[in-house]
Amino acid sequence: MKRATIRDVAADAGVSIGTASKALNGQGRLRPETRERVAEAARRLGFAPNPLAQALLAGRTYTVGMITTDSFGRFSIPVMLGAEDALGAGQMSVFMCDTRDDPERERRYVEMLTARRVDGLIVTGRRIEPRPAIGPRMGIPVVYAMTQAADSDEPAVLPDDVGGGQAAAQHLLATGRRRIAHITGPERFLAARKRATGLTEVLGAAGVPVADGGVLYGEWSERWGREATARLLEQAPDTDAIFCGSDQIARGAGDALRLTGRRVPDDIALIGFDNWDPMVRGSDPPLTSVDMCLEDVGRAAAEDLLAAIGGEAAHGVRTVPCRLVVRESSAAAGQPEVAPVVSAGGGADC
Amino acid sequence: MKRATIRDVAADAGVSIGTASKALNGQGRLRPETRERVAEAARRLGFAPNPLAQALLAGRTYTVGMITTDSFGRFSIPVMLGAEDALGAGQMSVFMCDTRDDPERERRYVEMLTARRVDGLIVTGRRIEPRPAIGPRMGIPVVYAMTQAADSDEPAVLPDDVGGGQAAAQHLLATGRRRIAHITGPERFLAARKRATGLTEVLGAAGVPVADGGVLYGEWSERWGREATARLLEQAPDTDAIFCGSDQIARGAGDALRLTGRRVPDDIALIGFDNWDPMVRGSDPPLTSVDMCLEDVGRAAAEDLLAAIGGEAAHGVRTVPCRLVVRESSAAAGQPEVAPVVSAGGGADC
DNA sequence: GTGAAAGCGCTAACAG
DNA sequence: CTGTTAGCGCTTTCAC
Repeated sequence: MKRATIRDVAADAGVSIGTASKALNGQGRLRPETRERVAEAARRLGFAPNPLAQALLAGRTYTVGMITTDSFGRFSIPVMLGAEDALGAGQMSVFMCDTRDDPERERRYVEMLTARRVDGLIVTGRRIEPRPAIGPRMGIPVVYAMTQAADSDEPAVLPDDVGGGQAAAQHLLATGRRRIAHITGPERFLAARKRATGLTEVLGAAGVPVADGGVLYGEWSERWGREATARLLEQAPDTDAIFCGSDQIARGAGDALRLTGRRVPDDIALIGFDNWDPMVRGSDPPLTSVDMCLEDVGRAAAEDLLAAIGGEAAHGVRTVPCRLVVRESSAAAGQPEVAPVVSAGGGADC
Repeated sequence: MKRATIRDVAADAGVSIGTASKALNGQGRLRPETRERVAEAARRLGFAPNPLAQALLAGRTYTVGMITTDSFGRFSIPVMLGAEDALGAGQMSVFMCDTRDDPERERRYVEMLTARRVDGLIVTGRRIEPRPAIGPRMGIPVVYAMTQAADSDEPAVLPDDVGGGQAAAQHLLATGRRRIAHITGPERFLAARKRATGLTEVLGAAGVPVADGGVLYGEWSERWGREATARLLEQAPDTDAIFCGSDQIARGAGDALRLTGRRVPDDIALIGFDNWDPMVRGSDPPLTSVDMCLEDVGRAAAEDLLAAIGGEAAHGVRTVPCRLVVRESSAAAGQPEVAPVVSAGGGADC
């Protein structure tokens, strides 16, 4: 079961070990016939170079470390998936590390990864607020995805939450809604504030102020969606659309609407955020939602990292567009038929 | 930023390179004073041995490959998390590979992992049905987790779906339910059949047959939960408990019950499967559910792999107990207060 | 054109 | 007790 080494190939081809190496790597000046003979031997023996030996010599391992603080939660998963995909295309293998949000574990992982001579690091998270930088001076490129480093100009890739809020607002306006409320997560979440900003910007520009009570900050839970909606309907019974900061909130809102006899979308349109499959499809009716295209975020981060490894370091925060996925819950009143998917932000699928 | 090598340490301590190696690894006969001097030098220089060099020599890399066919979905994630945790404790690093259920990608990943000389492989999936073996003769240990290989005696670790069904049944009987229905996923899913088996076994032994219509196989969706429940209530209006094969089905069932005016748990008890956090906590009332303890599954797989790498290969399928998490949706009728968590299957938390 | 030799960082025999 | 030597598998000068 032992793998063939270059020595075996050389012997088989009747050349020296150095010649075999050159032949296999297309280096130096060799007779075409010799190259062919070596290639043939390699093929026959199923030879593949040992990356460990190559790495030892080259000081480059073609591996990267992926660190998540998020136990591969709902947000970091797609990011890592996209990143892994993009890196795999570049022949890089990925060490996965789950810090469980423990700085000590993180320290140990970073230590281990640098010891293993990874070519770079991707750090992902579940929240976009700045976090302590990982290095600070690592000696290798670091890219943050779905999180960013405080006091650092290391590159970060984030979803465009403002744009997501804008897209939702534009869609609601376009479908004739005018009394639009916003129920979202805790105000201390940057993402919640950015989505609210996007919404109010667009509504403001259209001369349609956010409905009474302004933005309802609370929690990311279904329960909060139910509570806030009940409260909202008391204060502003003429509300005709609710944009929710998460799909879970939207689920709760939908339940509360049903309890008060409101029909979705006929009486009130409902939009969620995250486009989280089990939530949006499980909803009745299926839920319109903003997709953050997290795989794209991961892919972009991977591309930045590959560029940085190649010597072209990026800097600062880069943002990836969101995409509005329209389903029945936001059909224009009296017009329940809707094309199943509409995208905003110019992206194809993501 | 270059790391210190053993050569630097040796020079700093004024000994030869070989002596330094021995001192650092506690080999051979050395004067304690020399050992100390070398250790001190290593500490000062922040020396850490280069794993690549060690691996090249030892033929052992202290890395393992983790392959998922599931794009790190809801089921494989916790499995991988548990495995990564257990492996990390043994100082093994993990290469992560997402095959996206594409055999060609899988082939390439396996090729790459063996080229990188991983010490072993963990293969995870989303379904417990047997899949084509990965090898077949790999030369390195392979353990399957949350999936198993057809025509192979390579070890596999699976959740105890039968036991999960039993636990649900016992709980329902203990809380006084007697007209118990079961709504679950497609019959072609082994997991669905095993859960049903566990339920019917226990009910049969207690002389309480499954309610009219037997087991309702369908889909894993909320929609099916709604449909099946509506149908069930027509045929067997005196049903007093529904055990669902997934939390999503249970969500749908809950919605349907609410529509017909049934109260949960007073009129009908509801139990789900998966203990999927956003689903069970978002439910109103919170949903009793069977937890497959997938992290334990992953951990067990990692332990088996470490044992196999150490020369003590396991064989065949090993099963990890499920755990019933009791919440309000299954309180005994007329007794809505319940201890928040009760476990079945003997496990502590998982 | 091709081979011999040096060396990446480390460990394990063997001398001394 | 400690130093020297010989590699692990590969690439890369440098002679011939």
